[in-house]
Amino acid sequence: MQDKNKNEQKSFFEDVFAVARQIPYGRVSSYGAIANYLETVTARMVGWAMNKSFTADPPVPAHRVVNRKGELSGRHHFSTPSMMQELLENEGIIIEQDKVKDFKKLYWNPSDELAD
DNA sequence: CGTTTGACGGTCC
DNA sequence: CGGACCGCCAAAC
Repeated sequence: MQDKNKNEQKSFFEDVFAVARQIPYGRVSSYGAIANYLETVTARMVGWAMNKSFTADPPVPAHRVVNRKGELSGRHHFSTPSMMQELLENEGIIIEQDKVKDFKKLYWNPSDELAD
């Protein structure tokens, strides 16, 4: 009974959130990777969906999601543009020039980790 | 209902 | 290496 009509649309948003929440601690992923994994959404949809991630419940670690270059492209959407970097550094991720250091090593590909 | 806009990605040059 | 362009597709206007 508590669920009420929380389902709303149950669209690709939930899929994106679900994958994003599966990103392990100290790791980062990219919008395209998630989109590629779902194959039902495009990278733009992922990024756009992240906008709603702040209202999603449970919250989504959007700070762990960066673009394919490892750049903190979405830092401006956080409370503060520096918050995203601090969050990542808080997880042991080094940020250099608004980019993830060793991004290639920290890159978490759902299609590779969640591949059956 | 047509146009614009994206937290993107890949290709082209 | 970087700027330009197209494609995705849904929401906002």
